[in-house]
Amino acid sequence: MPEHRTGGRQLLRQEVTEGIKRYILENDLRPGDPLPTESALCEALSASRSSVREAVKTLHALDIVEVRHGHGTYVGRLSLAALVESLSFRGMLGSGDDMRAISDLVEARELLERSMAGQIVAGLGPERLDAMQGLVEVMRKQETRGSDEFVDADRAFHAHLADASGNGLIGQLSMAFWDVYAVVSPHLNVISADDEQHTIAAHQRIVDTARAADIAGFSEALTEHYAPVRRRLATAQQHTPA
Amino acid sequence: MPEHRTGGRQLLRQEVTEGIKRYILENDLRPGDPLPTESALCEALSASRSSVREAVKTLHALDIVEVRHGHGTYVGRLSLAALVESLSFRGMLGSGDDMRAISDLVEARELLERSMAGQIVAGLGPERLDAMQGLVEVMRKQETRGSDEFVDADRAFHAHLADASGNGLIGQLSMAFWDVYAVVSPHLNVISADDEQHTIAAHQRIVDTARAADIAGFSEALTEHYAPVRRRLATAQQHTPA
DNA sequence: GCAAATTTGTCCGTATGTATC
DNA sequence: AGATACATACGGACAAATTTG
Repeated sequence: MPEHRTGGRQLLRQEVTEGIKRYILENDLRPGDPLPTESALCEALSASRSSVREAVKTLHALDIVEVRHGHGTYVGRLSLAALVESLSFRGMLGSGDDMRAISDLVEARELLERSMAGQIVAGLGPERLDAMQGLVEVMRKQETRGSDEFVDADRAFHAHLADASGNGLIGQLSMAFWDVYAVVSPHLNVISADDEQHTIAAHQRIVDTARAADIAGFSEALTEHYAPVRRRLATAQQHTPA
Repeated sequence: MPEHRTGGRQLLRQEVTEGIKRYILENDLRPGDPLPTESALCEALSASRSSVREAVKTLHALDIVEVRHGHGTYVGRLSLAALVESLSFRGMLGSGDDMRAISDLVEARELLERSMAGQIVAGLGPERLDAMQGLVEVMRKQETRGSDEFVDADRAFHAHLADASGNGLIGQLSMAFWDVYAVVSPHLNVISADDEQHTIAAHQRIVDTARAADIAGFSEALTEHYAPVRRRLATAQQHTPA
């Protein structure tokens, strides 16, 4: 017959969650460091395996904890994966009638990159610029519409911008938005016009202006880059008012 | 004797998680709408209570699902609560040696508000400005250092700015960062100098410049508002290099 | 390559706390 | 107050994945 808590008023699962977080903080663990096994956590926190597992799943969703089947539990990478999941679902839920969620997302992405223009241009060294130029070549080489290599190159390109911003959080936010858009955009009822050529040209201009340390031009190139996306979202918004 | 899946290779819990999300999407449910009971989900997704519960806990961490004990399960509010949790823990973990995480956070917060200065000033109507002025009065009235009313007023003040930005995502991001800073800052080894007077003056200037539709002054007022925070973080960074 | 040990994944049955009617 | 419906929690058993000898 289970005892069940009589003194603890807070939900036990919540206490276990806090207990695991406290364990990481008090032992100053870092991403990748191993955590006690489920059984050990059950004993240490005096909870059943179910409660511990549910707490671990909560922390896993936040990327505070990482679980490897048959191996163990470890400190997570503390990424913004939860934000991507959350915003992606929000975008999917709202993509039917209104796409304000996506519009806001694209606007936020452009704003982050544009407002960091100065730091990004300053932080882009020659080697990074060469790598970005190489990515533009990759995009040019691919004639295939909607190829995986094309989108991969696009993501890598913007990852360079994010890294060069000098602010890790802003860079991760920017890339999180990229990931959300990649998940949601295929489900939108927007005509994916063949503006890959436009995208390539915009990316080329971004590289050129950055190499010339032309911050104003860099900023304009970003605006030009996002213009077709915003235009498509705006027209789609009007076509489905109800 | 449990059958266990033989065909499905993906983790069952993951499939259940996707199944619940798909249920919400296909039925076009909105925040607050009820979901099937755990037992019903078990049957519909052919999984045990354990798997369903762990999946629900994952979705609860992302605020995709909300659970009321003894009542039922509902669609969540899709807030950025997960981001706040994630960033708060990141800040707590790094607050010891380096506080780059917090510095980046404060910088991001200032950047969001400053880069939306134009839209915010345009979106702040007279009624909203009066409410903000009232909040400044509240801060003035409170002599108590570190009073709850003071911080509540500060949060409400910035919530007005966030709402006026016109971009829901950016506003929620800004407030999420506020919440993270409120959680982490008490654990920092920074001397919380008595700059409440400075904060009040800065907020007053924000209201005044907004009322005068002085965007440049508004932007400067924001810089002035965040200056002492950045200064304290910078000095604390130097005092604990190792 | 095999087998044992370790660890997480899944299932079941049962008892308890909570909210509604 | 009683009845019902639901989430919370416990404990044990077996399955699957990974590492190690």
